[in-house]
Amino acid sequence: MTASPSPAKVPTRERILYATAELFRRQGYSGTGLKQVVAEADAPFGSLYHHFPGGKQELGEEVIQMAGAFFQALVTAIYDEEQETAASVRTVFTRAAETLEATGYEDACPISTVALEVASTDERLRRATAVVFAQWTDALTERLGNREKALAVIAALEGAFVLCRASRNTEPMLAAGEMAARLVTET
Amino acid sequence: MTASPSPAKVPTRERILYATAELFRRQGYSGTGLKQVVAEADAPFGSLYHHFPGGKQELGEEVIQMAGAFFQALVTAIYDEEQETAASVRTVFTRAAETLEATGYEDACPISTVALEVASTDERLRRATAVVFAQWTDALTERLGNREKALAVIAALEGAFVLCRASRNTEPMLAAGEMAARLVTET
DNA sequence: GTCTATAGAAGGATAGAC
DNA sequence: GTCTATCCTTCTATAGAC
Repeated sequence: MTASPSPAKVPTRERILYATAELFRRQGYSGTGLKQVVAEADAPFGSLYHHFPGGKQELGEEVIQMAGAFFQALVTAIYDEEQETAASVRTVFTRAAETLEATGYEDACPISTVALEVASTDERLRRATAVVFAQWTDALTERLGNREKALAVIAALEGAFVLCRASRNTEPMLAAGEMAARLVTET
Repeated sequence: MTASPSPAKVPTRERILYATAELFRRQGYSGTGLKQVVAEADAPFGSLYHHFPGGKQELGEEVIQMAGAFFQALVTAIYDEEQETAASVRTVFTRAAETLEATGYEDACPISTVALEVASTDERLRRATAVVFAQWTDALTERLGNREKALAVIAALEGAFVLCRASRNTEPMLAAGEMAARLVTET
């Protein structure tokens, strides 16, 4: 196996999805224009409507689903590599804090931003965000054996993202992680 | 004192501020157009730029400050009417859940939505949201006597708003409130 | 499937009469 | 301070050549 001199070309459709996800988490749904998307994805404008005939809404829905699955896998991997649940919860929060700091507080989960924007304005996208959160909740409930705690931990994580991005400081994420870990330890 | 037949006229400037706050929490910053603002405020378009020469950014900054002060007063009032801190924390979350349900999950705090949208795109507005969160944190730290807990409680509250609005269900808010109350009770 | 051009509406902002 | 008209840009979306 040699390093490929000309890397396998990423399909246009995927380039558009990744570029949109990237822009959504920095600018949100309304703040991201489709012309900006195709420029970032280095794709012609017509390709967007070829691959996503439903336009911005269909593209947004797929991005929400893709990002939701991606972050679930990320978190699940951490839960699986740690032995103890309290430790794994803490690790999720500290990793999030590290990522925020390393990326200039830009590389945050795109779901929350879009979820708040569309909750009262676009029923189809609202449902898509609801499904993602429900999947996260179910996965964590299984691991913690308690649905109420799972909901609280996810809420703390998402809320901490908001506070950290606004203040450009990881303190809220670490504080929320400490609380979440303690909560999980309790009987 | 008789009921006033012709109610005291609300100044144009304030009507614009209230209308903007209302639209921000439903549609966010990018999703709200200035033409829509003046239509909702029943004000002529020129008045907006007369009262807010800095345009959308200046208007947004004032709305963030106004909404921040309003919600701080709301929460502070609850903390003052209850005797015990754990009970007051729980009351804040249950009241939030009631309000969400009563308003069709629309009447949520506008700060988070705007905060996530502008965190990486508008430094002036980002700072405005950071100041609001810092004020909330300071006020709650004073009452709980612990900054780390205060941050975690606020994160849980904001994150629960996201989950509730997405799922159109108050369960996350009640679960987060339960956890926050327990956290406050701990030594 | 790729790409260009453009339609038609809405965006923020400004000028200037009143 | 109030209000109308308008400028220029950007938006989503479509048509149609290649």
